[in-house]
Amino acid sequence: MRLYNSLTRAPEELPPPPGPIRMYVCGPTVYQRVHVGNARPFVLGIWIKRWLERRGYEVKLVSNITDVDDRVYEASAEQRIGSRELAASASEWYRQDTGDLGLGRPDVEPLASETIPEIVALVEELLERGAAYVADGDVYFRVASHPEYGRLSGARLEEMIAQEPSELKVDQRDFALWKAQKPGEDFAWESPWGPGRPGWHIECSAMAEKFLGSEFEIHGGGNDLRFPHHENELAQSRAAGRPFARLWMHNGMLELDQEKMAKSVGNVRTLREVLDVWGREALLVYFLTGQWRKPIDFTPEAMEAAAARAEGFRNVFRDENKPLPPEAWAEFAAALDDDFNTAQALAVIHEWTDHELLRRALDVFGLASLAKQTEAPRELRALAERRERARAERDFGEADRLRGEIEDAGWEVRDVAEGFQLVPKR
RNA sequence: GGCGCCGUGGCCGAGUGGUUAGGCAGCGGCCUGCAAAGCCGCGUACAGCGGUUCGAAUCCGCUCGGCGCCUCCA
Repeated sequence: MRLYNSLTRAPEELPPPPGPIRMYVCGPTVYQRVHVGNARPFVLGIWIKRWLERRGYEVKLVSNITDVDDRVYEASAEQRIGSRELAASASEWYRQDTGDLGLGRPDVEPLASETIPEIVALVEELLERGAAYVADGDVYFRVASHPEYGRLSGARLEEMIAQEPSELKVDQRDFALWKAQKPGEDFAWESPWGPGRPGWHIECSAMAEKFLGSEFEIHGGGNDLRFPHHENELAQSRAAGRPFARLWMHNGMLELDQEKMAKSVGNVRTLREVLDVWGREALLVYFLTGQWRKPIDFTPEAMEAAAARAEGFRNVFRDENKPLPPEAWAEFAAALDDDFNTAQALAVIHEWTDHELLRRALDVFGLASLAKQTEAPRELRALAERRERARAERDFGEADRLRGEIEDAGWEVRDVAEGFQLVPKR
């Protein structure tokens, strides 16, 4: 199994099974409902885990929920509710919406707010090592002290400009590890530097280490996190003497009208909305059709095509099962082993008529549900049987009327060799 | 300006030197009382220019165009 590593900019072979493979995927900052774009790293992380497990690996997947952040305070002030209250309900929305993808949960989903002691300890360690400094209740990471800074994003330190300008910073390129409580912020945690809360990046360093250890195999997240979030995360952990993540996976952005879908751009479709309109299967197939590293356009046409494709798989299970030699699996496996090329894998299984093999392949992506047949209600079966009799008597007017009635109930009649089939209409 | 990614047939999208990718849509046909599903066939694509090569969508160079990051963002 090989995966493209953003840090080395080359595909890399994973250690042989059983690993273990320890994986950390950056989850969202929660202060409103997540959008479809947020679902991509979530889905990708679980898919990779599922595939690696089928390859004989032992995998531990950790995905955080960042429930402490400037934006949480801002949003809570606007909505005139407590920041902790907002964070709690937004976390719950996130769990519900991603839960409805039907892929299960990561092994651990830590909250930043429950990792404060570890965060404080890490910051103290960075201070002891001289990689950070205190300034009026804030703590900043000294970027220039870390020779590897810029390696992940490919940026040169000399060319970098301020991240969040502040008079308290020694160097404007430095970033906050801890922020002192500001007026209007309704909640803060105690720390050796006074009441406050963690900066944006430190929580991931602390949570990854808490649940995976100081060194782990894979770190994932959206491409827009490469800088500054992941660069900063890497710098903090390395400066604190941790080897940290070895392979970085950055998934491509979802685009809407040729532009990245992001809360900051304002062109978002919530996951909830997409799930309600198109359903989880179409969404998952849609993700499958694009290469995980490349951006994909989110359009009704693309979702329609994905839904049609999902229906195509359902039809295979409605047809006769024609077993294939087990070797067919190797071709599917080869596609996924090659940097998780799902578009290629999809092309391979498209030809498959073997129910069991196809179900197994779809199950990797949480799509085994496509193999399930839904039984039509008794009264519709009765109508279909009446239609059969009408057809036998060549009373096609009556037969078509009955078909119309069945269609009005949302089902489609298909005449097959053995009689008829009732299939729910898309 | 810096760093990085990418341009494949109507749309999506595989493919790192020579053989039909695949899907969706469309058209023709088989099947059907008519349909649906399925099956068969069709469209002869690789941004442009130049180079390397017996041979390039695939390698090199240039040009044009798009996108991301460099500030919050999955």
